[in-house]
Amino acid sequence: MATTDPARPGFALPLLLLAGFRALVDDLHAELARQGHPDLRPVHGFVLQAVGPDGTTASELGQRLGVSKQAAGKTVDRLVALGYLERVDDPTDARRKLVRTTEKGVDGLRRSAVLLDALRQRWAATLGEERVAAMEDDLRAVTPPNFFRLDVPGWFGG
Amino acid sequence: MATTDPARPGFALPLLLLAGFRALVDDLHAELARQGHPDLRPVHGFVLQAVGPDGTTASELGQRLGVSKQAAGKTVDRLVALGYLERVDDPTDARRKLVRTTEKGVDGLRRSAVLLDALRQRWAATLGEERVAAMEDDLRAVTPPNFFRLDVPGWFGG
DNA sequence: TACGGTAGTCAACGTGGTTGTCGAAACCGT
DNA sequence: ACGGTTTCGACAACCACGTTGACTACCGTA
Repeated sequence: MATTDPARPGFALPLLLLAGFRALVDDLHAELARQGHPDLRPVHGFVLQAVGPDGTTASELGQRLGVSKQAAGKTVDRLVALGYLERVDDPTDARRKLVRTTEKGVDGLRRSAVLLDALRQRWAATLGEERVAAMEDDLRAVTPPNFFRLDVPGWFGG
Repeated sequence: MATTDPARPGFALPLLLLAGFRALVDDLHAELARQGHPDLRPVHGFVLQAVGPDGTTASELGQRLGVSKQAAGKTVDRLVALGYLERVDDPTDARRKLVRTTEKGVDGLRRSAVLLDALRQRWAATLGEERVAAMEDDLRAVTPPNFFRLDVPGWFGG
């Protein structure tokens, strides 16, 4: 997919979608790094978002993200080490260890929301709000809902 | 980014772009697996495409893909083991080892082109050709050209 | 000819994923 | 109340993909 050969129009579309995603996420994380979150990676955003305000367990997190509980557990370990998540014992079940977002994690999520809104506005300023909305509508129409919970193995590594 | 909370519109756009990319690439590789290429991964498509018809070296490949020459070399190793690439000595320079696409690699690329065209047509059947074209135009307008050659560290692993 | 730059490789390591195994705790039917 | 099954978290081994740093072999040139 290195070129967008006009003779092969199929190659262009996935590349452009990936380019769009990366453009947004790269800008987001560059600004996040400036605002005190240099260690936050794209993957971490998905995880923090999936933990949710009430906390969850590593197993449940794995199910939500479509990865094994072990993989989820290791990612939680890293985010705990970085100070974005914390583990607490579940008083009602000695097996479970609740994973909760720390204040730092909430700050990262809050800043991400603000920055992504701003990035969307930047696109709207270039393309027009109705074109961005149309793109979102069209993508919703051709993609399965909750796509990232599908466990398609081998996505990146594994 | 686990939810598309209407109160946070910024979260939706990157998620939808990624969902679109994944929808296309997942379908592509599912069909590629059925057509005799079960070991081909999304990453491999980029590499095969970047090698090009005339072959190249690991260092140059790394530059094109925005990764180190060592990383490029290791990925070439795996694709050689799978039979998609081959290394030949450069007769004009004993340091260089040319990386070339094998017949199997060309077959994978050819099938990918056909399948991606079909996938694009499927989108056009749902959305209308002009909407797909508009999406491509809009994405071209907001993404930097040759985005994947930018070396942004830490994208997935590293 | 001696030297600087380049190509490829090896080693060590980090991140994100997999499967398999295991003990402790909880749940449930008898 | 107890014994079997399930579930959770942890550990180990492994793979894919990326990074730096160091090293050898070779090329081109002053």
